[in-house]
Amino acid sequence: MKTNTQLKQILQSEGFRYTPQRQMVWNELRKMGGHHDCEEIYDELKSKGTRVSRATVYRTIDVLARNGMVRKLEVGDGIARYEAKEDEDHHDHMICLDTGDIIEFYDEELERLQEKIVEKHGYTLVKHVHQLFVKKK
Amino acid sequence: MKTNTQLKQILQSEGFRYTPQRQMVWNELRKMGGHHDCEEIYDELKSKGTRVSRATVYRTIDVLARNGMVRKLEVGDGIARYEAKEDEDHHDHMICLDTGDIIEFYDEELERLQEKIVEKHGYTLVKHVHQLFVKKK
DNA sequence: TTCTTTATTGAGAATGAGTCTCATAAGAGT
DNA sequence: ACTCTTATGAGACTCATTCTCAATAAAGAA
Repeated sequence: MKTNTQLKQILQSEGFRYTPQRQMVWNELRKMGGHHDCEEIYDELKSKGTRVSRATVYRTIDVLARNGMVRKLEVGDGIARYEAKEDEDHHDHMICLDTGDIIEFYDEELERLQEKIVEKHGYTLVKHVHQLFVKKK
Repeated sequence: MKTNTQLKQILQSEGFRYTPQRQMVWNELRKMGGHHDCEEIYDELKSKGTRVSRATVYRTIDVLARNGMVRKLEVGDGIARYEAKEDEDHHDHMICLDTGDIIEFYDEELERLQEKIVEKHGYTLVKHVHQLFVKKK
């Protein structure tokens, strides 16, 4: 689990400042768990009487995403969702078209296969987006 | 290759009308080839002096996508791109972060593996989004 | 601690892809 | 050609996200 001290180190090592707003957004997203959009994070913080602006939530989430603290998830409805990357638990997502549920999955073989395909084309894999849209059986 | 007659059949079988605007958008996207956003399609048609509105391009692309004539591609920059689905040539995309190039790929094993993973979780695969973001070696 | 420099914040305006409205036009069946 | 209904055009509108800019506050220096 990433501590606030780690947040501080990561931010400062990249020349960013360690501000209360950034701590709040980061901790809130971690506390909420799962996948949330900026509006949800903003509302949650607001409901707790926290003094933070919408713009700052968007900006902070962006900073966190750029530094690998947070992962961006676009499901196709025009609203970006984010999840805190606690440890190195890489996974992809299954989105249930019936319920909207987001299920995480990971498959070693799949990961290897992707690397192989990219290499075959003469490239290096930087990141990937893999979403399986499913329905209950 | 899908003919205009096929476009007519597909549209009408779903209760949609076979209009000149729909033909134009469909043929333009096919002629352009590759992946394009609605604005590009609109501009292209406009530059040829065609009388079509922006709204109609968006509406038509949506109708075509709903009927499997066109495939939507979201690369994460907030602009939806589309490609004509000529035949049954399913493929996924590699996006080069250096050049912005979009390369198509297909891997049989990958397809099977996805099905397997979904089944394992008790779901049925409806569709998937699989994008590999790469850099030149 | 105080000073300086410079990034960050808040509030609201601005942006822009995509959608909606509604009066008019035009497919398609009869 | 007639009728019913869907499609279109033009522009207004949405709404997530970004930008502006004056005020604020990190963080290092003195």
